[in-house]
Amino acid sequence: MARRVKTPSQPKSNLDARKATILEAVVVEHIDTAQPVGSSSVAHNADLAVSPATVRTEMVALEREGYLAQPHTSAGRVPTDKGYRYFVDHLEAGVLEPAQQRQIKEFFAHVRGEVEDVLEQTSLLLSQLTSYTSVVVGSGHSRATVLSVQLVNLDARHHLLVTVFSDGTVTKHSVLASFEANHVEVTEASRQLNALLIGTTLEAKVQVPSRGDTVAKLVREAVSVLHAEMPTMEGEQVYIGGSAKVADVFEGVETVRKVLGILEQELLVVSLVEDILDKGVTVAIGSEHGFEPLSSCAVIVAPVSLDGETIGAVGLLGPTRMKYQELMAAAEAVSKHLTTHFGGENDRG
Amino acid sequence: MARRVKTPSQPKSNLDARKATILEAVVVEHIDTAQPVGSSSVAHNADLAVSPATVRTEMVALEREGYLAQPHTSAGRVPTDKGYRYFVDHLEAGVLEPAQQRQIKEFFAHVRGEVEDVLEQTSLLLSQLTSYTSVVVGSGHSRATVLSVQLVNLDARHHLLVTVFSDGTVTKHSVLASFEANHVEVTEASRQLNALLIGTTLEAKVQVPSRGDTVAKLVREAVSVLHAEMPTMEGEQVYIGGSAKVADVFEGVETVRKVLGILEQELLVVSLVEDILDKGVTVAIGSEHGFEPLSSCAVIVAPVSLDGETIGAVGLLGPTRMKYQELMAAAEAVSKHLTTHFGGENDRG
DNA sequence: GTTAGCACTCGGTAAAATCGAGTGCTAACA
DNA sequence: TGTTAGCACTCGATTTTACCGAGTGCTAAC
Repeated sequence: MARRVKTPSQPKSNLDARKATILEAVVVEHIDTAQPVGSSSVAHNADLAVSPATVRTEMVALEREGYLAQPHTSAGRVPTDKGYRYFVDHLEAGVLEPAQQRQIKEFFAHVRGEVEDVLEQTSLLLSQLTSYTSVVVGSGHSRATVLSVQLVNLDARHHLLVTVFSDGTVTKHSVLASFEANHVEVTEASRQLNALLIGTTLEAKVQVPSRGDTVAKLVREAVSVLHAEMPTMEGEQVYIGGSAKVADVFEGVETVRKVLGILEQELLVVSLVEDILDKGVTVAIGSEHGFEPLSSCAVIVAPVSLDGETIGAVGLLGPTRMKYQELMAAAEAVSKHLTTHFGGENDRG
Repeated sequence: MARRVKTPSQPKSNLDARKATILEAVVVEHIDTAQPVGSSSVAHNADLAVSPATVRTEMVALEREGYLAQPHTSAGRVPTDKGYRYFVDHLEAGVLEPAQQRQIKEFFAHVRGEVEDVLEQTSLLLSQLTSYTSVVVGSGHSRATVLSVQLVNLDARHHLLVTVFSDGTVTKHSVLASFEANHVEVTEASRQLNALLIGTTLEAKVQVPSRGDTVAKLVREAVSVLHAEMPTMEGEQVYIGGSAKVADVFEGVETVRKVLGILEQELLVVSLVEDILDKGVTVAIGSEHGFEPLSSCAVIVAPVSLDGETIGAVGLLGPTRMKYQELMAAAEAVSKHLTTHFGGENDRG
């Protein structure tokens, strides 16, 4: 649990101090209890020196302005997306529990292995840390240059094109030729491909030989296969941690089904996260992200950058009624560590 | 939906014809309705020319022998794991709906791309076809030989070892050296690694140079990194399709949570599937597979083989109360297609 | 061995009763 | 004018009660 830092009402927006305090109290309690919040408990908890009756008057106003809603007459109030938004916007940065900080430090001190593995493990860390479902996105390597290409022949017509990029990613592509090629020709094609592609990005056009011999045909084939992947934006990696948590944090089988369905479509998840990143936001609440099936969800994202450029993001997914402060702190901390992890990698041995 | 082939009672086991028919009727109806099944509906549906009272007497016997259970007095009967087992053992092979057959044919006629992609897509196909969660396992490449190795240097101390195996898999491993190496040395190391490793399996011991120069040290480092992966049995691939279906086919949030939790641990899933395969079985019901958290699940598996050797499997996961005949037919069909897909691959262009 | 008849069980569902948190309003108050 | 105590009222949630009926086990007759 993150300790909640006392938030002195700071009316950046159109709410006066008291309304803000009341709204905050409603949000906090509702996040805690999942129940509609009544005027008396607000009057009691928030240290306003006013009676429930006064709070009620204010709540009517807050409801009229769209920050709160009433599930039905004679029930307490529940925050709307707008209410959560206000709350989040006026939230002070949370501080992680020492135990959590330690766990993160520990983790990054010991992770080893390929980028992919690190990202995957990170998603597990994050979900374990928060008990929510986590999403870790790696933004692919459109800017990376080719370090090495190699054509390996499996049999006479079936070859494998293995490409290594400057960011450490490796791709493989089958190259099925309509003609046979012997070992020498494949080796030669491999050599030419290296000469041709090393240092280029996948976006760059390269001059392929137009000759009709086997080697040239192989080279052309390989280049076209390699460049064909571009539009699909392959290289986008998604790692989802703790999808089982969905069943815990969401209520209602229907919601669980929907959310799981979304998580399955990894492309959707990537674009969701990237949309949010593009907006420069760190939290998308309910309808804000425009995905109807996720309208009861909130998503927290934190970018991971390298050399000032965003190369990925970590995220957390939960019901709108989630522990924003704690989770934002966790996401932020992990993304920071990830950033330095990758940033510092080159310097180390 | 698979058409249910009429199963004439064939008492392979200790049940007489009538008991078998009754058991079958109970199982079929319970699978269909999820409700306890009473004597009268059995007497009615199964074309036994006997009265409910007689059926009741038999049901008491079946219960005593452990094939049926009663949720509570004065409720109908429900099959036990043993009951399902009997049912499945005496099930005739189902026939897929033409529409499903077509969909499978269609799919395999059009899939393209790397083995990994095909397996992943297959898992989606299976889950879409059946509306259950599917599991596709590829058994790694312990028997595959090295076709090519290449050491690529990212910077002075940080290299990437890219290995291509005869089964078309490609692995990459970071090699962090404690010393610097220049381009020429890396290239030479690469050449030596090729000479050393091509044609070997990862299980084979190789003679590494014991000299102390940079190249030799690089070679030793690379070989050890490569062989270090062995114990983890990397290369095992798991693709899970339709995990969202879990929320549909299982009832009870708690069960859903448990099952999702299991599915997250891919290693567990692999060993589950391989256990079942080892036993030479195609269905594991309830407690049969020994995983307590999956005690309310049944798993159907069908092996995928190449050159007579099992190289993977497809599976389906659902509640014990699942449509065995249809799902077994689907799993079988897909595994067959997958087998021929990979088997025939070498022959095509 | 089979079956009709019958008393009995007991979970599920629906109707009724009750509870109480919370509201909105009003009138008095500082 | 803003605040508050008082109060009648609402309405979902919970509990209680009643009841139904599917299904059983048993027994006696066929």
